[in-house]
Amino acid sequence: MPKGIPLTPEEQSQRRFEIVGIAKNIFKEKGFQGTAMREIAEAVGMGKSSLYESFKTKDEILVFALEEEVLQLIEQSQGIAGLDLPPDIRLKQMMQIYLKFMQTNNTLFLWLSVEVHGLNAESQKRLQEKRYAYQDIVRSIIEEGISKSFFRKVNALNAARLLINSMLSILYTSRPTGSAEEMWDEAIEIFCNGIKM
Amino acid sequence: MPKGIPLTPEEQSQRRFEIVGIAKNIFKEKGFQGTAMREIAEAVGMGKSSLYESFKTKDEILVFALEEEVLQLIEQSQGIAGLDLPPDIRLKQMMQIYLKFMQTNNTLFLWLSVEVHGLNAESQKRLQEKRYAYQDIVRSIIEEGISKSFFRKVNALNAARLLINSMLSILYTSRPTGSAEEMWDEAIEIFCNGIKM
Amino acid sequence: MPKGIPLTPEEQSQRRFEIVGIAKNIFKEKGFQGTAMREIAEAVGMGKSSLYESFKTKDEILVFALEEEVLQLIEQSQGIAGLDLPPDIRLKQMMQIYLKFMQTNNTLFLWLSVEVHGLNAESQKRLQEKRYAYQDIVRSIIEEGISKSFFRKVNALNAARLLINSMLSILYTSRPTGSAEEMWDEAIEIFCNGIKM
Amino acid sequence: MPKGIPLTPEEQSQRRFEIVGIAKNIFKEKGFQGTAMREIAEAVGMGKSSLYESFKTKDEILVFALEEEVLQLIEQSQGIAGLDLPPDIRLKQMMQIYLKFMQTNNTLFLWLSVEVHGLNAESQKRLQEKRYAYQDIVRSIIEEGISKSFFRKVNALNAARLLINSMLSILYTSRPTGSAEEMWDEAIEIFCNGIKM
DNA sequence: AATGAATGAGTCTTCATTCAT
DNA sequence: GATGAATGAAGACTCATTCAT
Repeated sequence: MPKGIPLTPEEQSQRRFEIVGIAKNIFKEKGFQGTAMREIAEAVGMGKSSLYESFKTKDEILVFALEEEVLQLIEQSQGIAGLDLPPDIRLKQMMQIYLKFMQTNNTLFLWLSVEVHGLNAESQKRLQEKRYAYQDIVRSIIEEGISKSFFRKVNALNAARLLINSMLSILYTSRPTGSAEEMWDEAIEIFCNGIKM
Repeated sequence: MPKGIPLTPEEQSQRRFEIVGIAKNIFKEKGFQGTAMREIAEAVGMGKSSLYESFKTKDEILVFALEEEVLQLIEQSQGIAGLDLPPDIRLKQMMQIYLKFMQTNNTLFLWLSVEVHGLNAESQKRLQEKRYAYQDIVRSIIEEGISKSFFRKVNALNAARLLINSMLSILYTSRPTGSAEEMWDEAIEIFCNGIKM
Repeated sequence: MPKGIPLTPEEQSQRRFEIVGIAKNIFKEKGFQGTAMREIAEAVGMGKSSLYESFKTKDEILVFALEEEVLQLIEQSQGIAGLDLPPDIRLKQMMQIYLKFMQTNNTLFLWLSVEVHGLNAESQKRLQEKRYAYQDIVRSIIEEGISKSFFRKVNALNAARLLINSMLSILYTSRPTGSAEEMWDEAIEIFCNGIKM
Repeated sequence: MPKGIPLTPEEQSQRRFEIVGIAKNIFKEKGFQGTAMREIAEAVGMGKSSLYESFKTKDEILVFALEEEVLQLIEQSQGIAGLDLPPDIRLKQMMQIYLKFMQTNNTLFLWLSVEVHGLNAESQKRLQEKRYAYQDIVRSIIEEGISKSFFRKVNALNAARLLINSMLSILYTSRPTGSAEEMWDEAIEIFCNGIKM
């Protein structure tokens, strides 16, 4: 609000989070394309063009929003990865976290898959890196399981992707066969059974 | 092209396919929202407004495109479902077909599950029905396998969705671990192993 | 319907009436601008471009429709003008006819006043002539009344226009104070009283 | 013109008047439907989309234009209604004002009664209220005249409408019988004579 | 003679972004 | 630093009219 006083980097950063936090909610409701900068500005309570101080572009807001989510997911997942538990248990816990994230952000990730094509190459690349990072955490558990002869020798990355995508079938169905937890339970069970030694 | 002669239903239909065939390619590249009617018209080689003779609405083009694909998929899948082969073999063949379809239509299918938001309710319902129909074919095989004690007792619909979605992980990865066939092979193997008796 | 056989002038004329008869009804409902040539063609049961055989332009249909109505009105009014009755009685009868015409064509005439501005000069002129012709009939009665000392010496054309326009207030009100007949009764009474000797 | 400074309500209002002032002239020439937003923008000297800052909709421009006029008319008429003069004199003065307004706004007022069809219900209602308000002022004078035995016992609202509409005949004739004032003089005289005791 | 396919110009409206204050 | 006014480019869709059969 004060004019003429430069924002410290911390303030800048904080503001980005503030904006993104609000923008995410609007995106969830209306989709990325369906959300106007004006709406975001109003919701945040600042001028339209001040947004451009924090984000050079509308795209950047989406990218940042998604990154933020994925980073949190990665952080939590890394915590689980480091626990002293059998690989299959860690996998299950990890997927529980994952499911919770997806449920929270529900449509946000859905929109991502749609609108990502319209983003510029650089943004796409940044998001991809995060996605890879997450996949790699899951992969590392599977690899560990393989090396400890918990799991059969499968391609760990391929399996990780398989597992991650399996969760989607639980989230986006309009014809559920039970609670998300029940479906999740069965899905993970099939997967683990499938790669079990 | 002839001017005052009514198009026969066949010609009408043929033209719809022609338009959709071209539109699909543009959609794949730019997304549905990112594609302007003008672009489609130009690509097809007709006037903007002539499109509207064949499709009352932009939405209709997408719906038709998706329906067309899914209907073909359903048809071919039903053929396989009726074969006299063990359930797991039929499942594998079915997924092979599915994968081929996905490869041909690339991002288009992704939208089936996704860009569909934003279409009017009726279009959504029509597409959903097709999706259900396809899921049900896969489900029926799994159910059959369960009743013949090939497979464990799992929720067949849940498992079917799981399997179908697993294929996505093969298609949309930008970090493949082998040829699509190799990834597919492993995915289906994990799944079948996972539900095997 | 038969192809290649020239239409006789009578047939041509008859078709114009047929088209206009139907078009008028659509105009009444949707206004002139709101009516598409396609609609008219469909309602008449002929091809869009065949309309252009009978009317070179959409405008012409409106002009013809209005002319037709006014000509009928003129004809009937002339009949009354020639009767052997006191001028005020004839005036009253004439206005009764007028009111009936307006009621029948309701919005048609209303639209005229609006859309007439978009018509080309020639069409406007043609309609104007008819309007003048009608005004002159009413005027002649008033003049006669003046010369026979039924009425005071007023400008007859001015008075005629006044009377004619008075009827509008009855037709287009959304806050009627009684039946159209009652309002008409009072209006004409005020007018006649106003010009009475 | 200054870029980042919010327009004060006064400026906002002033701009609306500026736009409407120009738009009215174009409307008069080409009609409402016949006028494109682009034309208005160009005439005002601003970008097409800037219009939408002042008016959310094309309709709103027309409604505002009409309301503005009628409100002024009402205000001035109320002034006259409150004068200490015989009812017929006030009626005459009121009609003089009315005529002047009509002359200034020419076809615009015609639309008030007419082009209004096609506007959304709410706009129609707003305009109708204003029209009623004006009619009621005229009516109240007539009622007063009746109660003071200046006028015969007629339906005051009906008579008011009659009088108001009579003025139209003066304005929209293309075959005048004298100056507007002369025609007006005769019209009002006939009317007053018509309802005189 | 009859017709419908074809179309280009035009409609209102939206929005990310810039820029002058 | 902050802001909102300004805007051009775009988007889906409509329609009177023409023209080749």
